[in-house]
Amino acid sequence: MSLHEADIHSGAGERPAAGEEGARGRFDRIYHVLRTRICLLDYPPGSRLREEDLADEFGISRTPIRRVLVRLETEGLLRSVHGVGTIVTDIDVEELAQVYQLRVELAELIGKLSPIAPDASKIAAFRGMLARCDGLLEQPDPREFARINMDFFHLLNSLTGNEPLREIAERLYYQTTRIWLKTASRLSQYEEVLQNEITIFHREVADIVSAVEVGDLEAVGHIRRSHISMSFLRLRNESRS
Amino acid sequence: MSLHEADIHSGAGERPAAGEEGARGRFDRIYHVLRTRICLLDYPPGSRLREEDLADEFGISRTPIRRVLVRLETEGLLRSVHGVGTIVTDIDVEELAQVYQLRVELAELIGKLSPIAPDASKIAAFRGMLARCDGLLEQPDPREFARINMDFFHLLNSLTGNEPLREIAERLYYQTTRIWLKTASRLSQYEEVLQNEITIFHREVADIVSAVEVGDLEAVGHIRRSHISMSFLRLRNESRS
DNA sequence: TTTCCGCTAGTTGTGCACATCATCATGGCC
DNA sequence: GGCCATGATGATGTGCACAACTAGCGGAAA
Repeated sequence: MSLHEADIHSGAGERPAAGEEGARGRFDRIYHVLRTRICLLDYPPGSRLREEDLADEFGISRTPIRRVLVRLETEGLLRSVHGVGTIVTDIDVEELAQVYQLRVELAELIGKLSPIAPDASKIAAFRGMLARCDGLLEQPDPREFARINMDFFHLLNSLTGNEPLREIAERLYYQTTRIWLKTASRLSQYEEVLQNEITIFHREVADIVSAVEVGDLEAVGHIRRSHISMSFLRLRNESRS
Repeated sequence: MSLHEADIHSGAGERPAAGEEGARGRFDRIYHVLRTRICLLDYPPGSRLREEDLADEFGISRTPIRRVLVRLETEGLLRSVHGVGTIVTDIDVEELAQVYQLRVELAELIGKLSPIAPDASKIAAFRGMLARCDGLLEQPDPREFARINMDFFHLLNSLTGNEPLREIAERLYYQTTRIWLKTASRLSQYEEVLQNEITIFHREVADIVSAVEVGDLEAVGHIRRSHISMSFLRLRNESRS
C-alpha cells in the first residue's frame, strides 16, 4: 500500500536525481515563490497576474501554472475572473478580524496538541532568530521584518507534531500577514511605527526563546496568543487613525 | 467590492439564468458530488477514478475535471500519481488521531467565536433533524446514518459566523467521516454496533437540540466536543478488537 | 451634449493531441 | 527453470489552439 518508501535502485537516480525535480517539486517551488511575492507585496493587492507571463518566467506552459493559481485562489490570496484576469485579493483589517480570532485560539493549541520537545539544534535555531532580531533592531527594514516574522512563524509551527494543525495555522498565517505591510506603508509616522513594532516583536521573540529553552511549550502558546491578539488590536487602531 | 449581490436586470437573465450555471457553479456541483461519493464509500478507499470516465459522465472534458480532482487532493481525499491514476486515499484510525484531536478543540470554538443566535427556522431545522433520527432509530441504515450525520454537521456549522472556522471544520470533518463506515462494515457484530451508534447519536442530537432551543451555544460546543471525543475512542476500541 | 449600442482587444476557461511515466505481460538469455 | 530486459498498455501531466467572456473605447443617434 505505502508508496512512500524511497526506491533504492541500481545506478543513476531515476527519481528526482539530486539536481532535478519532479512535477510535484516544481509545483511546490513555484507555489512558494508566488506566495512569498504576494505576502511581501511584490504583487500588491489588486494587481493582475498574467498566466502567460508567469509561464514564460518559469519556462513552462500555462497549464501547470494554473494549478498553482488555483491553489492560491483556494487559499484566498488570489481571485481568478473569467475574461478579466487573475488579481491579488485586496484585504481589509475588519474582514480579517475573524481570521485573527481563530489564529489566537490555534496559537494556544500548538503548545497543547502533540508538542515536540525541542532538541539542541532547534533551540539553537530559536537563538539564531533572536540574533536576527537584534540586527533588525539596529537596522530597521520592513521587508526584512516581514521575512523574519515569516521564518519565526515556521519555526514556532515546527513545535507541534499535529500536522493538520500546522497546515491550518500556516494557511491562516499567510492570509493575514500581508495586512501589516499594507497598512503600515500608508501611515504618516511610518518610521516610528516600524521601530515600535520591531521592538515589540523583539520582546516577543525573546520571551518565547526563554520559554523554549526551559521546554515550556504551553507557555509558548500563551505568549504567542497574547501577542497575536495585541498585534491585531494595534493594527486596528492604526488603520483607524 | 461585493460581487455577491444578485443582479436584478430587465428581462432574460444574463447571469446564471436560473437553469444554467457558470463555471464556478459547475465546479462546486461536481466537487460536492465526488466528495459525497467518497465519503459514502461509493468510491471505496484504494479505488481508482479515471479522469476520462468522470469527464464523460459530466459531459465535459478532462480539464475542468482535473480542477476538481486537484482540490480533492489538497483536501486529502484523493492522491494523483503520474502514470498510475488518481486513487481514493486509504485511511487508518491511528492516522486520524491528530485530526480528531483538532476537531475536538474546534468543536468548542463554534459556540465561542461569533456565535449566531438561532432564529425560529433554524430551531425548526434542528427539530427536523431530531425527527429524522427518530426514523433512523426505527429503521437503521448505515448509509442513511452517514447522510444524517453529514447534514447535522452542516447545521451545527451554521451556528458560527466565523467563516474561516466553518471552512476548516468542514474540511476536517470530511477527512474523518469515512472512517466509521469503513471500520464498521468490517465488524462481525455489525448490526449491534450500528444500532448502538445510532442510539448514541440520537442522544447527542437530542441534547444539542435542547441546548439550541434555549440558545446556549457554548453548551452546544461542549456537548459536541465530548461526543466527538467519545466517538473516536469507540472507533479505536472497535477497530482493535 | 448625452446616451446607448457595438466592436475590438485582451484574459481566463476548455478541449484535444501528445509527452511522460508506471505497471504488467512476454520472451529470450543465463 | 528462473531472471532480467523489453515492449505494449493505459494512466496522468503538459502544451497549444480555440471558445467564452469582460472591460473599454468610439461613433452614431436622440
